[in-house]
Order: sequence, then structure tokens, then C-alpha cells
Amino acid sequence: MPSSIEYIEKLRKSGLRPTKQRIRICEVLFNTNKTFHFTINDLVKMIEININQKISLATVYNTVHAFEKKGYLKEIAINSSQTYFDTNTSNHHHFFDEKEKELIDLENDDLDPIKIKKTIPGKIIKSVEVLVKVDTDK
Amino acid sequence: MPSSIEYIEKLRKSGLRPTKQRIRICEVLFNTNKTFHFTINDLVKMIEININQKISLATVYNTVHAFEKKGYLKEIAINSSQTYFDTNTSNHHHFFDEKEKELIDLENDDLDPIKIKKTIPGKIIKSVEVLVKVDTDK
DNA sequence: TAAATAATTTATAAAGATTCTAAACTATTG
DNA sequence: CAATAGTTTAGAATCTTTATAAATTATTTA
Repeated sequence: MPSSIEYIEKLRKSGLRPTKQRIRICEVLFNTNKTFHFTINDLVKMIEININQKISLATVYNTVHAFEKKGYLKEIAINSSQTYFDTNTSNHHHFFDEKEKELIDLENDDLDPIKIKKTIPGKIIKSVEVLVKVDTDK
Repeated sequence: MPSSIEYIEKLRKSGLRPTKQRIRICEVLFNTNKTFHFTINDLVKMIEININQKISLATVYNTVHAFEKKGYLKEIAINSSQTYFDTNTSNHHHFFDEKEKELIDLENDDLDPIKIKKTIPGKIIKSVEVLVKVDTDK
């Protein structure tokens, strides 16, 4: 469980000023061994519960996008009315539970490596995402 | 290139009344050998160009969703401000060109079959989608 | 075939997520 | 400590999508 000081260094190193808001958001996102998935809405709720300071919605958006750009978060492609993010930035895939609207990690061991045999001239692969949609068995 | 009459039958068979609007939208979507990807916005533009009849935006949404439910269209999971649909309903995957905001089919031959070695109790797999994001090589 | 009915279309309003704006504030630099 | 550059903020604006309810159209029934 990293301390404020570590977040301050982490932020500075990546060229982000260590503001109160960013440090608080780091605490909410990274003060745990477990990684998790969240929407902006989830994060706002977590901040409300955990923090004695109001953080503007615009700042939450700004910060999440800044962290994503720096590689501290990953955006997950799903069709949903809200965008999901993952604090687990390692190479892995997801189940999406259509009923619970919840993401579940698919570790790399759970899947054979994916080899793309097609290339597109002038383009390079930025990411390969597998999304397995599941629903209640009935 | 199917005729109006075939669309009328197709619609009736699946329990959808063959209205003028639905038949026109069928023509725009299915009057070609090639399958393609589109957003609602794209479709509205195509309708404007091809049809001598205004179709309300609400009807376009309703129709696309009805067609999707009947399996005539597939929704593709991407993080984008607009939802993409595919007239190719066969089992296949996609490249997404981040620059052009354009989807490109990845045929099944372009990829080894994907075996998911993990199961979630009480849940069944509804779909497996692979999205390969690409960007300009530079 | 006409009346009854059920489904569909429509314009518009409403909702919901995200981005924009520009003023106030804060961290950093010199 | 002053100058500056970056950040936060509330609220407005935008954009996509869904809801609403009245008008229209297709289908069914008699």
C-alpha cells in the first residue's frame, strides 16, 4: 500500500503535478493489492465515500484520462452507456456479465495466445482485446 | 440483390410488420453482396442519399435494434462515441483503425480459434469478440 | 370490405455521459 | 516572492440514445 509520498513521486516522474486531487484519486485507485474495474460513476462514488474533499466531476474525467495516457489505467472496449477502466494494466482480457454489467478478468493463462495473421499496410497493432460476453444460464 | 418482396417476406417471417420504412432500410443495408460496418449516423446519411422519403431518427434506431434482435445485424463492441453495427453476422472479428474510426473485418482464417479455458458458474458465453486496435505506423 | 385492434412511426422532449469554457486557484520556476 | 504554466472548478454545451404520446398504418376479425 503505497503512501502519499510515493504517489507524489510517481506523478512528478510522469510529468503530472501532484495536486491534492490527483493524490486522492491515486489513493482510491491504487491503495490495494487487488486491481479492479470501474466507471467514472463508480469512481465518483468511491471518492465520496473515501475522501473528505469534493473533487469536481471534470477533474475526475481529466485525471482518469491523464492516468490512462500515462499507462496507469486501461480503458476497456465494451458497448455500454458508460466507459469502463481497469487498474490492471497488464496484458489480459475480459468477461462482461451482461446481467450484472460487471467485468471479470480473463487471465492470459485462460486463453491461448492470439496470433493475428493479417496485417494492414501502414498500420501497427496498438492492442488486442478479447471480450467474452456472458449471461445467466437458463 | 433481393427485391422488396423478399424483404417483405423476411420481415413477416420474423414477426416484424413490413412497413415502408423497414423495407427501405433493408434496401440500404442488404442490397449489396458486400457486408459493411456503420453507425446510426452513417445509416441516416445513406438513407438521405438513397431514399425519396424521410425516415425519423427514432425509427432508424428502432429498426436497427429490431434487426439486431432478429440477428440481421451485429453490434460491435468498441469504445467510441457512436455504436457500430455490422451487416456481416457471421462469426468474425475486427480491426479498428483509430485514425480513420473505421472497422475492418478479420476473417476467421486470420486468427486461430479462441478457446476460453475459464468458466463462470451459472453463466453461459453469449459471444467472443476480438478487437484489434491499429493506428498509423510512424 | 369495414371496423376494431395492435403495431409502428413520428417529432420532440428527456436523459445520460462526456467535453468544453473561462475564471479562479495552485504548484513550480527563476 | 513574483511570474508562469498547469490544474481545478462549476456550469454550459454537445452528442448519442431512449422515452413519450399522439397520429398513422398494417393486420385481424366479423
